[in-house]
Formats: sequence, C-alpha cells, structure tokens
Amino acid sequence: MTAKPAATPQSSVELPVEAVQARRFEKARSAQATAVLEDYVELIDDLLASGGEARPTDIARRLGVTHATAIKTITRLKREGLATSKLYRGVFLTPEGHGLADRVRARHRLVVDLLRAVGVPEQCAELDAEGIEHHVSDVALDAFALFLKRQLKRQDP
Amino acid sequence: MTAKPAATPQSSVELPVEAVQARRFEKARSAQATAVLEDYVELIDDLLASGGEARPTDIARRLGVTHATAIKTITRLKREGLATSKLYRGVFLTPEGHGLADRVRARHRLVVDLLRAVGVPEQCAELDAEGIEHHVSDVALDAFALFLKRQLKRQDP
DNA sequence: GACTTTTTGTAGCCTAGGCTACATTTTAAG
DNA sequence: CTTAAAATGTAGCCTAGGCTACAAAAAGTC
Repeated sequence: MTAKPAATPQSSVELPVEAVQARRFEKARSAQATAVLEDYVELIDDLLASGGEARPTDIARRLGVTHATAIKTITRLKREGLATSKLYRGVFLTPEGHGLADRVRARHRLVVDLLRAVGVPEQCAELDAEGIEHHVSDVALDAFALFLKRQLKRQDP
Repeated sequence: MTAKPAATPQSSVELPVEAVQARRFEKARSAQATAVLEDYVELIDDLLASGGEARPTDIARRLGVTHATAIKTITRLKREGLATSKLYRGVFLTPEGHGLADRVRARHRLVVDLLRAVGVPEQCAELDAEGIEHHVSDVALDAFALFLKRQLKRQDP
C-alpha cells in the first residue's frame, strides 16, 4: 500500500518510503513501553483518591497480576521517578506521577466518550479504551474533543 | 479470577469490581501479544502482493528493526502456523496467515477512516492507527462501519 | 573465475513483564 | 501474649522482542 511518492518533482528528497513506515512502528512500540507505567499510575492515583491507600496487593488484584509482578513494576515506577514507597507502607505518587495520572485519566475519558459517540456500546467502549488510549496522540485527542463539542452543540439546543 | 457469581443479585451485589477491571487489563495484554504478529503478516502480505517477494531484510527495514529481530519473529510466525519459509528463499503466508492479513488490513483501513471522519489529520490518523488498531474489537469495528456509512449518507445526497 | 557486497542465518546479551516458590513482616484472632 | 493469617518482599525462571557481533551463503562485479 501507500503508493511510493513517485519521484518527487522538486528536490531529490529521497524520502524512503520504508523509513516513513518504520517510524510508524517505532512510535507504536515506544507507546507500548510506557503503557504499563501509565496504567499503574492511574490506578494508584485512583486508589489514593478513594480509599486513601495504594497497597501492592490491591494494585495486583485490580490489574489481574500476581503481587510479585506488581512489586517489580512498582520498583520500576520508583526508578523512573513516578512513585515512592516505604517498606511495608503503601505506594505514593511523586508530583510527576500525579501529573501523568491526571493526563492519562483525562485521555481515557475522552477516548471512551468518543467511542460512545460513534456508536460503540458502553461496555465495549470501556473495554477497548483500555488498550487504545495509550496510542492516541495529543493531536488526535484535540480532534476528539472538538468532535464531541460539535456533536453536543448539534443535538442539544 | 473466575468471578464468583455473587450471591445476592441487587443489594450487596458483591460484583468484584477488581475482577472486572482486571479482565480489562488482561484483554489489553493479550491484544498486545498478538500485535507484532499482526503487523508482520500484514506487511508480508503487502510485499508479496506488490513486489512478489517478502525478504527478511525488507521486512526488517519496513518495521524499523534489525534483520536478526525480524528473522526471530518470522521463526515465531512459522511456529504459530502463520507463515512458511525455506532457507535463503523468501517468506510466505499460510492460508491462516493470509486470512489474518486480510482481516488486519480491513481493520486498519476502518480505523484510519474513522479517525479521519472525526477530524484527525490524515498523517496523524495513519500514525495513531498503527498502535490503536490492535485493540479495536469486532463490536467496535461494526460500530465504526455503521457510523461511517451514516455519515456518508448525511453529506452525500 | 575470483572477489566484493549483500543477504541470511546464528549466537549471545539485555530489558520488560509475566510466573511460582519461599522468606519475612504486619496484622488480626484467640 | 501467642499464634494464625494476610501482606509484603526476594529469588529465580520463562517468553517476547529488542540489540550487536560473527559466520555462511547468494548475488553482483570485474
């Protein structure tokens, strides 16, 4: 697919089609690398906001993994400066972690709302959004927001 | 997991919120596990359709990985019954692999079209779709198709 | 035909994110 | 206070998917 640029007229751009495609995949891969971290900070933030405590066991249960896995990832969160934790005390977020959680949550909501707006059943929208959200760029998010606003304006008044 | 059926229907619902949430994440994880395979079969199918050959080096260049990585993944494709290859001859798809490629391609197009339809710029849509497509369920895809059809009908005649 | 370059394949290493099994510490019950 | 249960942490293993470095085969060049 993506018919090659067919000898661009002007400069000898030498825009290698392969490189363009490769960049797409590279971006998707890097998004995937941060997906787990994003899920963790959002969940931790939720737990802290509601119950007041984010314990490794709870986190593990919510994510559907063993506590050992959760603890290892929490270690990574700490290494990346997103969270802190003291022995046998719960997990907390750094300002950076908290900021990330806020952005992730907003993005999640927007994705779910968009899916709903184009006719995806609610339960399915929630389910699919979990995987989709990590790959939606800021530009796309802006477009989503605009679309939702216009749709509201069209049907509300 | 095996969410217990919850003794009481309405009052103390006992619907384990954690289990529901956990299932979401598990689904996203399993989708991710097949994402790479999907990318490979689609690309191989493209190469076979256009140039007639799918060589490991080309595949690697398009995906933005080293040939060693590509070869290792091709080995996995063969193990999973999606592709075949002979020494120093190119890679080919099994009927299963071809079928998967078709489904993946159709899904990719639908996702790009939907993103475009809600106002995402073309280039951004192509870029984001690469990561998003692997997480869009069949139910959501149906909704996308319906939405696009209705949108066409509204602005065309 | 000999030589160089490209392609292909193999080996070994790394990180991430799963897991189980075991050890330790806290918390709860008695 | 003692003891049982739960939570937490550690160690070690596995797979996937990256990588570099080296070896061998195929394809071009002269």
